[in-house]
Amino acid sequence: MRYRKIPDETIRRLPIYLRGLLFCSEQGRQNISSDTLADLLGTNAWQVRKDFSCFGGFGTPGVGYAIKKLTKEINKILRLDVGHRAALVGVGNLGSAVLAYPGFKTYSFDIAAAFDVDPRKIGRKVNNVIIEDVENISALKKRNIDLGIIAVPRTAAQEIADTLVEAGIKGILNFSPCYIVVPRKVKVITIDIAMDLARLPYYMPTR
Amino acid sequence: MRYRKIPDETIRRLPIYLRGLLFCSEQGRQNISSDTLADLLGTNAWQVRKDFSCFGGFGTPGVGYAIKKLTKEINKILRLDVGHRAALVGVGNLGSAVLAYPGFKTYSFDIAAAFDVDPRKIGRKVNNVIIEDVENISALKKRNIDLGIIAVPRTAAQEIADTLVEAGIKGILNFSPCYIVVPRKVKVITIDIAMDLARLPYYMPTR
DNA sequence: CTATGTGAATTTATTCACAGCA
DNA sequence: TGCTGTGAATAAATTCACATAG
Repeated sequence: MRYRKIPDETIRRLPIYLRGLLFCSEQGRQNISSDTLADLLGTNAWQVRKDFSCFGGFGTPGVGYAIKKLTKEINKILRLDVGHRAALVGVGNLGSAVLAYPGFKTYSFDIAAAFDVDPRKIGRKVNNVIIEDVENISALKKRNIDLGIIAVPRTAAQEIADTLVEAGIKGILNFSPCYIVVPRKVKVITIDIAMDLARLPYYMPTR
Repeated sequence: MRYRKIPDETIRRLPIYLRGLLFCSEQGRQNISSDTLADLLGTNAWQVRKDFSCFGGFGTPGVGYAIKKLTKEINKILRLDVGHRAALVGVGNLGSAVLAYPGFKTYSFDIAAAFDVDPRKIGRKVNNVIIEDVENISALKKRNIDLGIIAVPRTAAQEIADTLVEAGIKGILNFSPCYIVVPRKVKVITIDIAMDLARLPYYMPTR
């Protein structure tokens, strides 16, 4: 099937819908209306319908959307239908948390390798993954890993990114609070936890 | 000074600018041009100028922006000029990482209290904060804490949020992958790590 | 009669182009 | 000459209103 161009903002919301659909599915539901789904996720019905209409035809008027079919479709669009294997670099506080985070498997991600510089950590097993020397990052493509997660101090982030790209990675999730330069063909998404916190006070009422 | 209405998207970017300005400041610079700042952060010059023009008059043509003055101004807009004290709920993997995360003090945040349900954790000291019983969340206002960080399992998130609101919190940073209902006057920002990861494959080239 | 799907209207954000200041 | 500040032009996203299908 050929889709019409899907807006970036819609793509950004698709994982949220996936979360809601999964929840409904767990409750044993077959169908859900745009209204109910919107309430569940904190959006509104017409936003949901507009988003879904991009890859149209999954809703039945009077009934709602077929949860199973829709879930499958969104997964396909986001390319989550094939599993993904990720390499984590930096097994510090944040890295360990990421390694243990249960949310990844919701989207069929598997952290298949972990790297660190600290000799005391190398060789240890955390969450069924043996920590390897950061010097040995190479040929990740051969290991069927196409995705990197950076959880190292800011000063090391760019260097690690370069190494990952060299090793054949196609996408990077970056937890370091800095902008990373990569070739055009590689996609980087940066999560800076403190940055989200930083705009919270702006929206908080002054007493 | 009265500002013109600042767009939401601009507010979202202000912490990023702050990050760049801090970096320049550390390098001993006094001024920076929109061009240089944009390169540093991965944006473009006109976006930077447009954003800064909302609370105008900080740039000098031919020279650039006065780093110190501009930093101070952005901090004031985001209400980061007064320090903020936060209460963390849930000292598991993610919670511990948050507690240890150095990025918060960049924006003068201080995690002043931590709560958990696990009796084995209660009473222990992590990063200079003594973990308290989650049952004792109350009167945070009196302790001068106006901000909550939720890092508990999804099923407990809404309940904890209610408790925090009850205790006088004005803003919540939510790490649980779910939508949280709060009174209008409370602001919630949700960070779901897996969700950002989930849209990475979409942007990755297919081999 | 309920709930989808989508053109049209509105609002918001980005990009451009250039006047004007140091 | 170099860089800011901003109105105008463009692009994008949200909201609405309603025709249409089960």
